Amino acid sequence: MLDINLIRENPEAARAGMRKRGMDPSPVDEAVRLDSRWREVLLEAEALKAERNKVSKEIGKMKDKEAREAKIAAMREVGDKIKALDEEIAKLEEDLHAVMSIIPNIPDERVPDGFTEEDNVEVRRWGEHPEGDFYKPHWELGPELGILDFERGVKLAGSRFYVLSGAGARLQRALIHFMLDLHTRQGYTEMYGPFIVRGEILYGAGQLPKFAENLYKDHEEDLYLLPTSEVSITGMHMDEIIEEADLPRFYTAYSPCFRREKMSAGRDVRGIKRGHQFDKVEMYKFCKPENSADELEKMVADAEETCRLLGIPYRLILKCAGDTSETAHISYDLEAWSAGCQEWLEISSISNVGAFQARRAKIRYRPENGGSVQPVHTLNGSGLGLPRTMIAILENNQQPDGTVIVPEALRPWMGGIEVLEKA
RNA sequence: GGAGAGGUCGCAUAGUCUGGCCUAGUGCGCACGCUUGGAAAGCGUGUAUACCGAAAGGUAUCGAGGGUUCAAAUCCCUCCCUCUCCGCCA
Repeated sequence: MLDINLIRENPEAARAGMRKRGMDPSPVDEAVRLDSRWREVLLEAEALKAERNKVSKEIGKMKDKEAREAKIAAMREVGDKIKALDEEIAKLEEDLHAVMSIIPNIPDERVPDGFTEEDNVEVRRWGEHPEGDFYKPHWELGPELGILDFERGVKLAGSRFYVLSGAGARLQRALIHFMLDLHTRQGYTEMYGPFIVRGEILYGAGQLPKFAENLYKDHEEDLYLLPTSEVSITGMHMDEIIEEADLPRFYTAYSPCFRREKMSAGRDVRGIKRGHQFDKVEMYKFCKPENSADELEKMVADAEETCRLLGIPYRLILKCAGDTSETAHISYDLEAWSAGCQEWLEISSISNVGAFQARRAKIRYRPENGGSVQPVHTLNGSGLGLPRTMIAILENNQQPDGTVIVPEALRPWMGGIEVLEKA
Protein backbone atom coordinates (compact mmCIF):
# COMPACT_ATOMS: atom_id res chain seq x y z
CA MET A 1 0.00 0.00 0.00
CA LEU A 2 1.25 3.46 -0.86
CA ASP A 3 1.30 6.29 1.67
CA ILE A 4 -1.99 8.19 1.53
CA ASN A 5 0.03 11.38 2.02
CA LEU A 6 1.78 10.72 -1.26
CA ILE A 7 -1.56 10.29 -3.00
CA ARG A 8 -2.66 13.59 -1.47
CA GLU A 9 0.45 15.60 -2.21
CA ASN A 10 1.75 14.03 -5.39
CA PRO A 11 -0.92 11.89 -7.04
CA GLU A 12 0.88 12.26 -10.36
CA ALA A 13 3.74 10.09 -9.05
CA ALA A 14 1.29 7.28 -8.35
CA ARG A 15 -0.44 7.75 -11.70
CA ALA A 16 2.86 7.71 -13.56
CA GLY A 17 3.80 4.52 -11.74
CA MET A 18 0.62 2.82 -12.86
CA ARG A 19 1.03 3.97 -16.44
CA LYS A 20 4.58 2.65 -16.47
CA ARG A 21 3.18 -0.74 -15.51
CA GLY A 22 0.62 -0.54 -18.26
CA MET A 23 -2.27 0.00 -15.87
CA ASP A 24 -5.14 2.43 -15.95
CA PRO A 25 -4.29 5.16 -13.39
CA SER A 26 -7.90 6.10 -12.61
CA PRO A 27 -7.86 4.41 -9.15
CA VAL A 28 -5.52 7.19 -8.04
CA ASP A 29 -8.14 9.81 -8.86
CA GLU A 30 -10.75 7.76 -7.07
CA ALA A 31 -8.48 7.61 -4.02
CA VAL A 32 -7.97 11.38 -4.07
CA ARG A 33 -11.71 11.92 -4.25
CA LEU A 34 -12.54 9.46 -1.44
CA ASP A 35 -9.79 10.81 0.77
CA SER A 36 -10.93 14.38 0.51
CA ARG A 37 -14.55 13.44 1.20
CA TRP A 38 -13.38 11.29 4.12
CA ARG A 39 -11.54 14.18 5.74
CA GLU A 40 -14.54 16.42 5.32
CA VAL A 41 -16.92 14.03 7.07
CA LEU A 42 -14.34 13.12 9.70
CA LEU A 43 -13.96 16.76 10.70
CA GLU A 44 -17.70 17.10 11.10
CA ALA A 45 -18.04 13.94 13.18
CA GLU A 46 -15.13 14.82 15.43
CA ALA A 47 -16.55 18.23 16.19
CA LEU A 48 -19.83 16.61 17.27
CA LYS A 49 -17.99 14.05 19.37
CA ALA A 50 -16.04 16.80 21.09
CA GLU A 51 -19.30 18.47 21.99
CA ARG A 52 -20.85 15.27 23.23
CA ASN A 53 -17.84 14.42 25.36
CA LYS A 54 -17.93 17.86 26.92
CA VAL A 55 -21.66 17.92 27.62
CA SER A 56 -21.74 14.34 28.88
CA LYS A 57 -19.22 15.30 31.47
CA GLU A 58 -21.38 18.22 32.52
CA ILE A 59 -24.44 15.99 32.78
CA GLY A 60 -22.62 13.86 35.29
CA LYS A 61 -22.30 16.83 37.59
CA MET A 62 -25.71 18.43 37.09
CA LYS A 63 -28.14 18.56 39.97
CA ASP A 64 -31.10 20.28 38.33
CA LYS A 65 -33.29 17.49 37.05
CA GLU A 66 -35.09 19.38 34.32
CA ALA A 67 -31.99 20.97 32.82
CA ARG A 68 -30.33 17.60 32.98
CA GLU A 69 -33.11 15.90 31.05
CA ALA A 70 -32.99 18.62 28.42
CA LYS A 71 -29.26 18.09 27.91
CA ILE A 72 -29.70 14.36 27.70
CA ALA A 73 -32.36 14.76 25.03
CA ALA A 74 -30.14 17.14 23.08
CA MET A 75 -27.21 14.75 23.26
CA ARG A 76 -29.40 11.89 22.13
CA GLU A 77 -29.95 13.82 18.92
CA VAL A 78 -26.26 14.56 18.55
CA GLY A 79 -25.62 10.88 19.10
CA ASP A 80 -27.89 9.99 16.18
CA LYS A 81 -26.04 12.40 13.91
CA ILE A 82 -22.71 10.99 15.00
CA LYS A 83 -23.90 7.51 14.27
CA ALA A 84 -24.92 8.45 10.74
CA LEU A 85 -21.62 10.23 10.11
CA ASP A 86 -19.62 7.33 11.55
CA GLU A 87 -21.37 4.98 9.16
CA GLU A 88 -20.49 7.21 6.24
CA ILE A 89 -16.89 7.41 7.45
CA ALA A 90 -16.66 3.63 7.74
CA LYS A 91 -17.98 3.22 4.21
CA LEU A 92 -15.56 5.80 2.85
CA GLU A 93 -12.66 4.15 4.64
CA GLU A 94 -13.63 0.79 3.28
CA ASP A 95 -13.85 2.14 -0.27
CA LEU A 96 -10.62 4.09 0.08
CA HIS A 97 -8.86 1.04 1.42
CA ALA A 98 -10.16 -1.05 -1.45
CA VAL A 99 -8.87 1.45 -4.00
CA MET A 100 -5.56 1.90 -2.21
CA SER A 101 -4.98 -1.81 -2.22
CA ILE A 102 -5.17 -2.03 -6.00
CA ILE A 103 -2.70 0.80 -6.53
CA PRO A 104 0.69 -0.87 -7.01
CA ASN A 105 4.07 0.19 -5.72
CA ILE A 106 5.83 2.86 -7.77
CA PRO A 107 8.57 1.37 -9.97
CA ASP A 108 12.09 2.50 -9.21
CA GLU A 109 13.54 4.83 -11.85
CA ARG A 110 16.02 2.12 -12.88
CA VAL A 111 13.18 -0.22 -13.84
CA PRO A 112 13.07 -0.47 -17.64
CA ASP A 113 9.93 0.47 -19.54
CA GLY A 114 7.87 -2.32 -21.00
CA PHE A 115 4.96 -4.58 -20.22
CA THR A 116 6.04 -8.13 -21.00
CA GLU A 117 8.92 -10.50 -20.43
CA GLU A 118 10.36 -9.40 -23.76
CA ASP A 119 11.19 -6.03 -22.27
CA ASN A 120 13.19 -7.39 -19.34
CA VAL A 121 16.85 -6.49 -19.43
CA GLU A 122 19.66 -8.97 -19.01
CA VAL A 123 22.23 -7.63 -16.54
CA ARG A 124 24.87 -10.34 -16.60
CA ARG A 125 25.54 -14.03 -17.17
CA TRP A 126 27.66 -16.58 -15.42
CA GLY A 127 28.70 -20.11 -16.37
CA GLU A 128 28.89 -22.20 -19.50
CA HIS A 129 25.94 -23.95 -21.11
CA PRO A 130 26.52 -27.69 -21.20
CA GLU A 131 26.65 -28.76 -24.84
CA GLY A 132 25.85 -32.18 -26.27
CA ASP A 133 23.04 -34.12 -27.86
CA PHE A 134 22.50 -36.52 -24.95
CA TYR A 135 20.82 -34.11 -22.51
CA LYS A 136 17.37 -35.30 -21.54
CA PRO A 137 14.65 -33.31 -19.79
CA HIS A 138 14.30 -34.16 -16.10
CA TRP A 139 10.87 -35.71 -16.58
CA GLU A 140 12.58 -38.47 -18.52
CA LEU A 141 15.84 -38.53 -16.60
CA GLY A 142 14.28 -38.55 -13.12
CA PRO A 143 12.03 -41.59 -13.60
CA GLU A 144 14.85 -43.44 -15.41
CA LEU A 145 17.10 -42.92 -12.41
CA GLY A 146 14.26 -44.04 -10.14
CA ILE A 147 14.32 -40.84 -8.08
CA LEU A 148 11.25 -39.11 -9.45
CA ASP A 149 7.78 -40.67 -9.60
CA PHE A 150 4.96 -38.77 -11.24
CA GLU A 151 2.36 -41.56 -11.17
CA ARG A 152 2.45 -41.92 -7.42
CA GLY A 153 2.28 -38.16 -6.93
CA VAL A 154 -0.88 -38.10 -9.02
CA LYS A 155 -2.28 -41.10 -7.15
CA LEU A 156 -1.80 -39.30 -3.84
CA ALA A 157 -2.89 -35.78 -4.67
CA GLY A 158 -3.68 -35.32 -8.36
CA SER A 159 -1.92 -33.54 -11.19
CA ARG A 160 1.06 -31.30 -10.48
CA PHE A 161 2.22 -33.51 -7.62
CA TYR A 162 5.15 -35.90 -7.61
CA VAL A 163 7.17 -38.08 -5.29
CA LEU A 164 10.92 -37.89 -4.83
CA SER A 165 12.53 -41.07 -3.67
CA GLY A 166 15.91 -42.33 -2.54
CA ALA A 167 18.78 -40.17 -3.74
CA GLY A 168 16.28 -37.72 -5.27
CA ALA A 169 14.67 -36.98 -1.94
CA ARG A 170 18.09 -36.84 -0.37
CA LEU A 171 19.36 -34.41 -3.01
CA GLN A 172 16.55 -32.02 -2.20
CA ARG A 173 17.24 -32.29 1.52
CA ALA A 174 20.92 -31.64 0.84
CA LEU A 175 20.00 -28.51 -1.10
CA ILE A 176 17.88 -27.21 1.77
CA HIS A 177 20.70 -27.89 4.20
CA PHE A 178 23.28 -26.31 1.96
CA MET A 179 21.27 -23.16 1.37
CA LEU A 180 20.34 -22.60 5.00
CA ASP A 181 23.97 -23.03 6.04
CA LEU A 182 25.14 -20.71 3.29
CA HIS A 183 22.63 -17.98 4.12
CA THR A 184 23.52 -18.27 7.78
CA ARG A 185 27.14 -17.63 6.81
CA GLN A 186 25.96 -14.69 4.70
CA GLY A 187 24.47 -13.15 7.86
CA TYR A 188 20.86 -14.31 7.86
CA THR A 189 19.19 -15.82 10.93
CA GLU A 190 17.52 -19.15 10.31
CA MET A 191 13.82 -19.21 11.16
CA TYR A 192 11.27 -21.99 11.31
CA GLY A 193 7.62 -21.15 11.73
CA PRO A 194 4.08 -22.24 10.92
CA PHE A 195 3.31 -23.30 7.35
CA ILE A 196 -0.29 -22.29 7.96
CA VAL A 197 -1.14 -18.66 8.67
CA ARG A 198 -4.11 -16.46 9.42
CA GLY A 199 -5.84 -14.42 6.75
CA GLU A 200 -4.64 -11.15 8.26
CA ILE A 201 -1.02 -12.23 7.83
CA LEU A 202 -1.61 -12.83 4.13
CA TYR A 203 -3.34 -9.51 3.95
CA GLY A 204 -0.36 -7.76 5.49
CA ALA A 205 1.96 -9.31 2.93
CA GLY A 206 -0.33 -8.19 0.13
CA GLN A 207 -1.45 -11.68 -0.93
CA LEU A 208 -5.04 -11.11 0.10
CA PRO A 209 -7.46 -10.17 -1.23
CA LYS A 210 -5.83 -10.19 -4.66
CA PHE A 211 -4.61 -13.77 -4.79
CA ALA A 212 -7.34 -15.46 -2.76
CA GLU A 213 -8.09 -17.99 -5.47
CA ASN A 214 -4.47 -19.07 -5.63
CA LEU A 215 -4.38 -20.09 -1.96
CA TYR A 216 -5.33 -23.29 -0.18
CA LYS A 217 -7.67 -22.51 2.69
CA ASP A 218 -8.77 -24.42 5.75
CA HIS A 219 -12.39 -25.39 5.26
CA GLU A 220 -13.62 -24.07 8.57
CA GLU A 221 -11.11 -21.61 9.92
CA ASP A 222 -9.53 -18.42 8.62
CA LEU A 223 -6.26 -20.21 7.97
CA TYR A 224 -4.29 -20.67 4.78
CA LEU A 225 -1.41 -22.80 3.63
CA LEU A 226 1.65 -20.67 2.99
CA PRO A 227 2.21 -19.74 -0.67
CA THR A 228 5.73 -18.58 0.22
CA SER A 229 7.57 -18.01 3.49
CA GLU A 230 7.88 -14.37 2.45
CA VAL A 231 4.38 -14.15 3.91
CA SER A 232 5.19 -15.64 7.30
CA ILE A 233 8.43 -13.70 7.67
CA THR A 234 6.67 -10.44 6.87
CA GLY A 235 4.08 -11.39 9.47
CA MET A 236 6.79 -12.13 12.00
CA HIS A 237 7.09 -8.41 12.84
CA MET A 238 3.55 -7.34 12.01
CA ASP A 239 2.21 -4.62 14.33
CA GLU A 240 5.65 -4.14 15.85
CA ILE A 241 7.80 -1.08 16.36
CA ILE A 242 11.46 -2.02 16.06
CA GLU A 243 14.20 0.06 17.69
CA GLU A 244 16.62 1.50 15.14
CA ALA A 245 19.49 -0.27 16.92
CA ASP A 246 17.80 -3.61 16.14
CA LEU A 247 17.86 -2.97 12.39
CA PRO A 248 18.67 -4.39 9.99
CA ARG A 249 17.30 -7.89 10.54
CA PHE A 250 18.12 -10.63 8.05
CA TYR A 251 16.19 -13.89 8.04
CA THR A 252 16.33 -17.10 6.10
CA ALA A 253 13.70 -19.80 6.26
CA TYR A 254 12.92 -23.09 4.65
CA SER A 255 9.28 -23.86 3.97
CA PRO A 256 7.08 -25.75 1.61
CA CYS A 257 4.92 -23.47 -0.52
CA PHE A 258 1.38 -24.28 -1.63
CA ARG A 259 -0.26 -22.72 -4.64
CA ARG A 260 -3.40 -23.62 -6.49
CA GLU A 261 -1.99 -22.22 -9.75
CA LYS A 262 -5.46 -21.22 -10.89
CA MET A 263 -3.96 -18.43 -12.93
CA SER A 264 -1.62 -20.69 -14.83
CA ALA A 265 -3.92 -23.64 -15.48
CA GLY A 266 -2.52 -25.76 -18.27
CA ARG A 267 0.89 -24.07 -18.22
CA ASP A 268 4.10 -25.93 -17.38
CA VAL A 269 2.22 -29.08 -16.52
CA ARG A 270 5.11 -31.32 -17.46
CA GLY A 271 7.79 -32.20 -14.95
CA ILE A 272 8.39 -30.53 -11.60
CA LYS A 273 8.69 -26.96 -12.80
CA ARG A 274 5.35 -25.78 -11.47
CA GLY A 275 3.76 -27.89 -8.74
CA HIS A 276 1.01 -27.19 -6.25
CA GLN A 277 3.55 -27.88 -3.53
CA PHE A 278 7.21 -27.00 -3.68
CA ASP A 279 9.98 -26.27 -1.24
CA LYS A 280 11.87 -23.04 -1.05
CA VAL A 281 14.54 -21.41 1.06
CA GLU A 282 13.82 -17.73 1.41
CA MET A 283 15.99 -14.72 2.23
CA TYR A 284 14.38 -11.70 3.83
CA LYS A 285 15.54 -8.32 5.14
CA PHE A 286 13.98 -5.64 7.29
CA CYS A 287 16.06 -2.47 7.07
CA LYS A 288 16.06 1.31 7.21
CA PRO A 289 14.79 3.12 4.11
CA GLU A 290 18.16 4.61 3.24
CA ASN A 291 19.77 1.17 3.09
CA SER A 292 17.29 -0.83 1.06
CA ALA A 293 18.82 -0.07 -2.33
CA ASP A 294 22.21 -1.39 -1.24
CA GLU A 295 20.70 -4.34 0.57
CA LEU A 296 18.96 -5.38 -2.63
CA GLU A 297 22.26 -5.62 -4.51
CA LYS A 298 23.75 -7.62 -1.64
CA MET A 299 20.84 -10.01 -1.64
CA VAL A 300 21.21 -10.50 -5.37
CA ALA A 301 24.87 -11.29 -4.79
CA ASP A 302 23.88 -13.80 -2.10
CA ALA A 303 21.54 -15.59 -4.50
CA GLU A 304 24.19 -15.57 -7.22
CA GLU A 305 26.68 -17.10 -4.82
CA THR A 306 24.24 -19.94 -4.26
CA CYS A 307 24.13 -20.66 -7.99
CA ARG A 308 27.88 -20.39 -8.41
CA LEU A 309 28.63 -22.77 -5.58
CA LEU A 310 26.24 -25.26 -7.17
CA GLY A 311 27.78 -24.69 -10.59
CA ILE A 312 24.47 -23.64 -12.14
CA PRO A 313 24.82 -21.37 -15.18
CA TYR A 314 22.53 -18.38 -14.79
CA ARG A 315 21.61 -14.99 -16.06
CA LEU A 316 20.46 -12.05 -14.01
CA ILE A 317 17.45 -10.19 -15.33
CA LEU A 318 16.17 -6.77 -14.34
CA LYS A 319 12.42 -6.95 -14.73
CA CYS A 320 10.56 -4.34 -16.73
CA ALA A 321 7.79 -2.30 -15.13
CA GLY A 322 4.92 -4.42 -16.39
CA ASP A 323 6.55 -7.66 -15.25
CA THR A 324 7.53 -6.39 -11.78
CA SER A 325 5.41 -7.65 -8.90
CA GLU A 326 2.88 -5.07 -7.79
CA THR A 327 4.31 -4.94 -4.29
CA ALA A 328 7.86 -4.25 -5.50
CA HIS A 329 9.78 -1.09 -6.42
CA ILE A 330 12.23 -3.15 -8.39
CA SER A 331 12.80 -6.85 -8.97
CA TYR A 332 15.61 -8.98 -10.31
CA ASP A 333 15.10 -12.52 -11.51
CA LEU A 334 17.78 -15.13 -11.48
CA GLU A 335 17.28 -17.64 -14.26
CA ALA A 336 19.05 -20.96 -14.44
CA TRP A 337 19.87 -22.63 -17.70
CA SER A 338 18.57 -26.16 -18.01
CA ALA A 339 20.28 -28.27 -20.62
CA GLY A 340 17.49 -30.83 -20.96
CA CYS A 341 14.49 -28.55 -21.48
CA GLN A 342 16.75 -26.06 -23.26
CA GLU A 343 15.24 -23.11 -21.45
CA TRP A 344 15.89 -20.48 -18.80
CA LEU A 345 14.08 -21.24 -15.54
CA GLU A 346 13.25 -18.58 -13.00
CA ILE A 347 14.84 -19.90 -9.82
CA SER A 348 14.89 -16.74 -7.78
CA SER A 349 13.10 -13.42 -7.70
CA ILE A 350 14.64 -10.73 -5.54
CA SER A 351 12.72 -7.57 -4.76
CA ASN A 352 13.00 -4.34 -2.90
CA VAL A 353 9.48 -3.79 -1.65
CA GLY A 354 10.32 -0.51 0.08
CA ALA A 355 7.69 0.46 2.65
CA PHE A 356 4.85 -1.09 0.65
CA GLN A 357 4.35 -4.24 2.73
CA ALA A 358 5.57 -2.68 5.97
CA ARG A 359 2.92 0.00 5.78
CA ARG A 360 0.23 -2.57 5.26
CA ALA A 361 1.56 -4.90 7.96
CA LYS A 362 2.35 -2.00 10.33
CA ILE A 363 6.02 -2.81 10.72
CA ARG A 364 7.76 0.36 11.84
CA TYR A 365 10.94 1.48 13.49
CA ARG A 366 11.78 4.17 16.00
CA PRO A 367 14.68 6.38 14.89
CA GLU A 368 17.41 6.88 17.49
CA ASN A 369 17.41 10.63 16.98
CA GLY A 370 13.92 10.82 18.44
CA GLY A 371 12.06 11.31 15.17
CA SER A 372 8.64 9.79 14.72
CA VAL A 373 8.21 6.13 13.89
CA GLN A 374 8.08 5.19 10.24
CA PRO A 375 7.69 2.05 8.17
CA VAL A 376 10.76 -0.10 7.65
CA HIS A 377 11.74 -1.30 4.21
CA THR A 378 11.50 -4.97 3.38
CA LEU A 379 13.24 -7.08 0.78
CA ASN A 380 12.65 -10.64 -0.16
CA GLY A 381 14.34 -13.11 -2.40
CA SER A 382 14.27 -16.78 -3.01
CA GLY A 383 17.44 -18.40 -1.85
CA LEU A 384 16.38 -20.56 -4.76
CA GLY A 385 13.21 -22.48 -5.40
CA LEU A 386 14.03 -26.13 -4.88
CA PRO A 387 12.33 -27.91 -7.80
CA ARG A 388 13.88 -25.70 -10.45
CA THR A 389 17.27 -25.91 -8.79
CA MET A 390 16.85 -29.68 -8.88
CA ILE A 391 15.99 -29.48 -12.58
CA ALA A 392 19.11 -27.48 -13.31
CA ILE A 393 21.34 -29.84 -11.37
CA LEU A 394 19.84 -33.02 -12.80
CA GLU A 395 19.78 -31.84 -16.39
CA ASN A 396 23.08 -29.97 -16.55
CA ASN A 397 25.11 -32.50 -14.64
CA GLN A 398 23.98 -35.54 -16.56
CA GLN A 399 26.57 -37.64 -18.36
CA PRO A 400 26.30 -39.43 -21.68
CA ASP A 401 25.69 -42.70 -19.79
CA GLY A 402 22.60 -41.28 -18.06
CA THR A 403 24.17 -40.77 -14.64
CA VAL A 404 24.23 -37.41 -12.84
CA ILE A 405 27.19 -35.95 -10.99
CA VAL A 406 26.35 -34.47 -7.58
CA PRO A 407 27.80 -30.95 -7.15
CA GLU A 408 30.72 -30.83 -4.70
CA ALA A 409 28.90 -28.32 -2.52
CA LEU A 410 26.16 -30.85 -1.72
CA ARG A 411 28.36 -33.87 -0.98
CA PRO A 412 28.57 -33.25 2.78
CA TRP A 413 24.86 -34.13 3.02
CA MET A 414 24.74 -36.90 0.43
CA GLY A 415 26.10 -39.70 2.58
CA GLY A 416 28.84 -40.60 0.17
CA ILE A 417 26.76 -40.44 -3.00
CA GLU A 418 28.80 -38.65 -5.67
CA VAL A 419 26.93 -39.84 -8.70
CA LEU A 420 23.21 -40.50 -9.15
CA GLU A 421 22.74 -43.72 -11.06
CA LYS A 422 20.02 -46.19 -11.78
CA ALA A 423 19.52 -48.33 -8.70
C1' G B 1 -13.31 -31.64 23.80
C1' G B 2 -14.98 -30.10 29.29
C1' A B 3 -14.36 -26.63 33.60
C1' G B 4 -12.19 -22.24 35.44
C1' A B 5 -9.01 -17.72 35.49
C1' G B 6 -7.25 -13.93 32.64
C1' G B 7 -5.74 -10.12 28.24
C1' U B 8 -5.05 -2.34 30.76
C1' C B 9 -0.23 3.29 27.49
C1' G B 10 8.04 -0.92 26.92
C1' C B 11 7.67 -4.54 31.49
C1' A B 12 4.84 -5.37 36.14
C1' U B 13 0.42 -4.01 38.23
C1' A B 14 -4.29 -0.76 40.18
C1' G B 15 -8.99 0.32 38.25
C1' U B 16 -14.02 -3.56 36.29
C1' C B 17 -18.53 -5.87 41.45
C1' U B 18 -21.03 -0.12 42.54
C1' G B 19 -20.65 3.45 34.40
C1' G B 20 -19.34 9.96 35.12
C1' C B 21 -13.14 13.65 39.80
C1' C B 22 -9.87 7.58 34.40
C1' U B 23 -7.54 13.59 30.76
C1' A B 24 -6.12 5.47 32.86
C1' G B 25 -3.00 5.64 38.94
C1' U B 26 1.55 3.28 40.91
C1' G B 27 6.32 0.65 40.58
C1' C B 28 10.28 -0.76 37.25
C1' G B 29 12.85 0.45 32.92
C1' C B 30 14.39 4.38 29.66
C1' A B 31 15.76 9.77 28.44
C1' C B 32 17.11 14.55 30.10
C1' G B 33 18.29 17.87 34.15
C1' C B 34 19.92 18.95 39.33
C1' U B 35 23.48 17.05 42.77
C1' U B 36 28.94 14.89 42.37
C1' G B 37 36.00 15.10 41.42
C1' G B 38 33.39 10.95 38.77
C1' A B 39 29.61 7.43 39.65
C1' A B 40 25.66 5.22 42.58
C1' A B 41 21.75 6.80 45.46
C1' G B 42 18.45 10.84 45.87
C1' C B 43 15.44 14.72 43.73
C1' G B 44 12.91 16.90 39.45
C1' U B 45 10.96 16.55 34.48
C1' G B 46 9.58 13.65 30.52
C1' U B 47 8.34 8.89 28.52
C1' A B 48 2.22 4.89 23.54
C1' U B 49 0.10 4.88 18.63
C1' A B 50 -2.96 6.63 14.66
C1' C B 51 -5.81 10.26 12.30
C1' C B 52 -7.71 15.53 11.41
C1' G B 53 -5.56 20.47 11.92
C1' A B 54 -1.00 26.01 9.78
C1' A B 55 -1.41 26.05 14.96
C1' A B 56 -4.09 25.97 19.35
C1' G B 57 -6.32 21.86 19.85
C1' G B 58 -9.57 17.78 18.69
C1' U B 59 -10.85 12.55 17.83
C1' A B 60 -9.93 7.38 18.43
C1' U B 61 -7.56 3.14 20.79
C1' C B 62 -7.74 -0.53 27.81
C1' G B 63 -7.20 -8.32 23.02
C1' A B 64 -10.83 -7.78 18.26
C1' G B 65 -15.73 -6.69 16.66
C1' G B 66 -20.82 -5.51 17.75
C1' G B 67 -24.62 -3.65 21.36
C1' U B 68 -26.90 -0.73 25.64
C1' U B 69 -26.32 4.53 27.42
C1' C B 70 -26.31 11.57 27.43
C1' A B 71 -21.68 8.98 28.94
C1' A B 72 -18.22 2.38 28.70
C1' A B 73 -11.50 0.01 30.63
C1' U B 74 -16.10 -0.66 33.66
C1' C B 75 -22.65 -3.44 31.69
C1' C B 76 -24.42 -7.18 27.56
C1' C B 77 -23.28 -10.40 23.08
C1' U B 78 -19.84 -12.81 19.56
C1' C B 79 -14.93 -14.02 18.40
C1' C B 80 -9.42 -14.41 19.13
C1' C B 81 -5.46 -15.40 22.36
C1' U B 82 -2.90 -16.87 27.10
C1' C B 83 -2.74 -19.67 31.66
C1' U B 84 -4.53 -23.71 35.20
C1' C B 85 -7.04 -28.33 35.89
C1' C B 86 -9.61 -32.65 33.62
C1' G B 87 -10.29 -35.93 29.41
C1' C B 88 -8.30 -37.84 24.83
C1' C B 89 -4.23 -38.40 21.50
C1' A B 90 0.43 -37.95 18.47
